[in-house]
Amino acid sequence: MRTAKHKSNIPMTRSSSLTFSPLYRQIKELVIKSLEAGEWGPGDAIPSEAELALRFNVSQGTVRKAIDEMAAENLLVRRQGKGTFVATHSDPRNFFRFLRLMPDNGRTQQYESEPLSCVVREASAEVAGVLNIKPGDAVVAIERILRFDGQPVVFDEIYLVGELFADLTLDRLKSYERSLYSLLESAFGVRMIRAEERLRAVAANAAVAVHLGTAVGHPLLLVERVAYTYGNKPVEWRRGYYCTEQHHYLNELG
Amino acid sequence: MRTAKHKSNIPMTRSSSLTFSPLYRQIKELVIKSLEAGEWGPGDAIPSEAELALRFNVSQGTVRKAIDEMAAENLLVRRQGKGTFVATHSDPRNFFRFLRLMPDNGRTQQYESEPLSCVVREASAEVAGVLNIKPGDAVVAIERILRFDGQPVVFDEIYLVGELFADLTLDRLKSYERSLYSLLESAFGVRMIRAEERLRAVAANAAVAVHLGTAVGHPLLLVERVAYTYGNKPVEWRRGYYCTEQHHYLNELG
DNA sequence: AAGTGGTCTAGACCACCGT
DNA sequence: CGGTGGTCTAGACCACTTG
Repeated sequence: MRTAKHKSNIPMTRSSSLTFSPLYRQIKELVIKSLEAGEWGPGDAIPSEAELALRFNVSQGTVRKAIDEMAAENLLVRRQGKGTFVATHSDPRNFFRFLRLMPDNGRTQQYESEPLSCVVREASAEVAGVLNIKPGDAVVAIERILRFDGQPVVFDEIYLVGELFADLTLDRLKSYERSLYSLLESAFGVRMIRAEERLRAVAANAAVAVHLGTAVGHPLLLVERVAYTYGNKPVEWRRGYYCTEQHHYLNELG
Repeated sequence: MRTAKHKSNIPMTRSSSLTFSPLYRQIKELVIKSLEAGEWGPGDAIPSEAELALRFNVSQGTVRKAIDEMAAENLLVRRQGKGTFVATHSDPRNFFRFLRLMPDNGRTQQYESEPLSCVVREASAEVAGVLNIKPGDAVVAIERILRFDGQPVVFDEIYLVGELFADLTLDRLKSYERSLYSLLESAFGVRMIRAEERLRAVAANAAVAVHLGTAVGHPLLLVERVAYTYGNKPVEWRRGYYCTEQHHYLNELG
């Protein structure tokens, strides 16, 4: 047994008001560090609250508050009686968290992804700026179509940081059953935490019109997304063209 | 002093698993009832945690958890050392909570609202369905333009439940300095709690093109919104046409 | 029955705000 | 200084899941 003078392993710098952060937030950061390090993989159970309280030498209530915040941020999932689990993009509950497209009439619909290409390329200045890398650095460029009920509805151009995903191939995309983020998380250990989307209305150009089977000039919803992993590190930029004839982008304003 | 057998005023039906709701959630509902009843108006301070704990005969921690949830839902705002306050649309922090339009380059920009018309009308079947009223019931129909830096960027058609807002006039809209929701909350006591937006890309028709100064057929972002007040009651439906030449709709995916 | 998360309490103390 | 929200603790008990 350790004989500590202080109750907690963590120095309590309560008075230094500039960098003060409460105990539960320090615990949270430690747990996030463990997630980043892969101590527990997606879908795994993390140690119980009591066990974490012992490990960090704090009360269970403090651990609880840390986990509360992480559950609210979709990093962890609580299941009463079972434990607390690392969130995963394989979970069906997360399928529509990053794809807000819904059919105008009727229920949540399944879609099929059709990857068209997947090549390593040098980052343009624009892509590099968004992904916080240098122009000319490697990026993985993907083109794909999403079909709802057989009809093409979305055309995506996706750019992934090359350093992390260089081994990705078209075959691998085609043979994978689940979502792209699910693949990136399970095959590359990189989990998408949050994203920003910027939406505009544009007219279809010739290339996109062919992919979506619409007329050139047809109004399309342009959705540009930057996705971030732990530590607010941008790892994906994508540009999606949504045909909103029979679908719409649904957003909840809390 | 009351001499209660039970610790709390509220019956603890912990075993009836069908309708079980924890104490803090029951407290939360009571506080929401007080908000609906107008016991404390927008911007007012509600009683302290200790006072509420006394009133409801529960511990401060339980009150705290109830208020935590309400703060997370933007119903209340906590301010350390000062108290807990009823959220208000007059608060600048809420200006961009319901208008997600941002200029492409540069910082959050002020906009001016130009109301064009405000008339009481019979609800169409479409509007009535969304607002959960009967076709033919009264609605207040508003048209307006939002200008950023003098340029028209948004054209809105707004429909409000007539029962609540029948006294609204064009003059009142024109003379009011702040946001529409701010007016509805202060003048009619109806607070918008949350909203759903459905986004599509459409081609500008002649009427809208004139208002926005664009060509007919120009791609526009169509934003349809249903806004709800307490108890998930829909009270507003609006259809906004956004010109996204120099602006975009920003959405955070948590 | 044992182990997990979920609720509730009582009390101590800290950080912040106003007077 | 007193009052407010914010943090932390220790312990009790409840609800859910699994064996």
